[in-house]
Amino acid sequence: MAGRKRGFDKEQALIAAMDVFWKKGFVGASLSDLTQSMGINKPSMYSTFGNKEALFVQATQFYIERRAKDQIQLLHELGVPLKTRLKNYLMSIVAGQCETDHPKGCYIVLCQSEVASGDIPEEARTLLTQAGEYIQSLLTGFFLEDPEAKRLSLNINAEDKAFCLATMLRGTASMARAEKPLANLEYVVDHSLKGIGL
Amino acid sequence: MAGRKRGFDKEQALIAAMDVFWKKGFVGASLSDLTQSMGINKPSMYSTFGNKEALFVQATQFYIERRAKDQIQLLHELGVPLKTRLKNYLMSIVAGQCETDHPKGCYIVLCQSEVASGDIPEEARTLLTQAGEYIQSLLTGFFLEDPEAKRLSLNINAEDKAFCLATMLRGTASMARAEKPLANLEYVVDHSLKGIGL
DNA sequence: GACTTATTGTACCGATCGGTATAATTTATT
DNA sequence: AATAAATTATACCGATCGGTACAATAAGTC
Repeated sequence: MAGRKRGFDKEQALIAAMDVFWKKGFVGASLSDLTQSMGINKPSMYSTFGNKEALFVQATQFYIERRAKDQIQLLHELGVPLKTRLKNYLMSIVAGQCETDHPKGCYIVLCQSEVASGDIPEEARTLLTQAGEYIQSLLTGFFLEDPEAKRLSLNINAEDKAFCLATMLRGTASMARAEKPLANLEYVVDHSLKGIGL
Repeated sequence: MAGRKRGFDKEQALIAAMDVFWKKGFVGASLSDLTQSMGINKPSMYSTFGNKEALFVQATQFYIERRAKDQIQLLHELGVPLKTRLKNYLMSIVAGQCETDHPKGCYIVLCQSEVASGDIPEEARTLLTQAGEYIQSLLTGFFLEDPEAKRLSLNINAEDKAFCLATMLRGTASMARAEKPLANLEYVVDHSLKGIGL
């Protein structure tokens, strides 16, 4: 209907909030941190996003949509050998963990580690748990269904192999957050591929 | 000299504090959390340990001494093949990440992830950074100096191979914290050993 | 027993936490 | 122009944060 126009861009503010959660986690990010980085004040945040948890849920969903799902296509590029497709996919994730225009590491890995603290509200907790399963289930499906994967027998113990790679990616996320360079992490990716027979 | 006797066991209180930091991290652990679990009140904590940061430093050093250093002997057991020794060592760490008598995951991995938040005081920060390098440098030395390691050419790119295993262990720590069972993590250990040629 | 020293429980400090009431301001509708 | 609806800024709420002052208590020394 009517009313004063919002003086800020909602998505831009959400990205700013995402970066704060990415840097400090859910518990560690204070409303002062958040609203200051978003460039708005508290009532604007509450009327636009609800409360801290709702803001976190929306920031997390935004992270998943923007960061996780764009890279899937690298797994299915035509005319590219499976090993190359898989490495491109994994390295695009690892490269994202090392980028300097946002906090290092993985948003999900960081925030999911807070779940065990018991200080995460329920809705956020289930979202984080579900997001933490994402890469493993994606890779499991890939190993089970990709024609070349079947030819390479990757469909055998597909879930375990996917779990290996997902675990490795959590390790690189932790290493990236500790400022380890991308070149070292690429070495890890190569050897983890070797570990599952590629 | 003289004075009233302390009514609690210092080491026992330190272990309780360690478990709280292990569960909640440095920032997330409040003095109420800490003193309640330690079974003492705030003045006792301050007079015994100094302040929150000093308590954290002592808890972290205790964690390193008690948790990390006891397992080294598994690497050097006589008459055991290198691959077995290495797997025993890695699995003893992973098993510790899954134990149920304390928080899941790795104390160091959890708390070091807070360093990037900028809310960790300097002394604690340098201690965590240094502790985070521990396993990698230990394994590097092992690959460079163990006779059987040389025979297996593990001394070539020893640092990179050690980095692979250290990264894998951070991944298992994250997975253990997310309640993944030990059996799955053993599969990851096996494949990471295969990845470095064992 | 008097005195000194250390630990204990309670009650408090200023600052910050997540969240909100209120009123001024800006817009669309009539 | 008048009105209704939405956003803004300020100032505040009770609760908790890390940390401490203070008085009572319990021990060793003389």
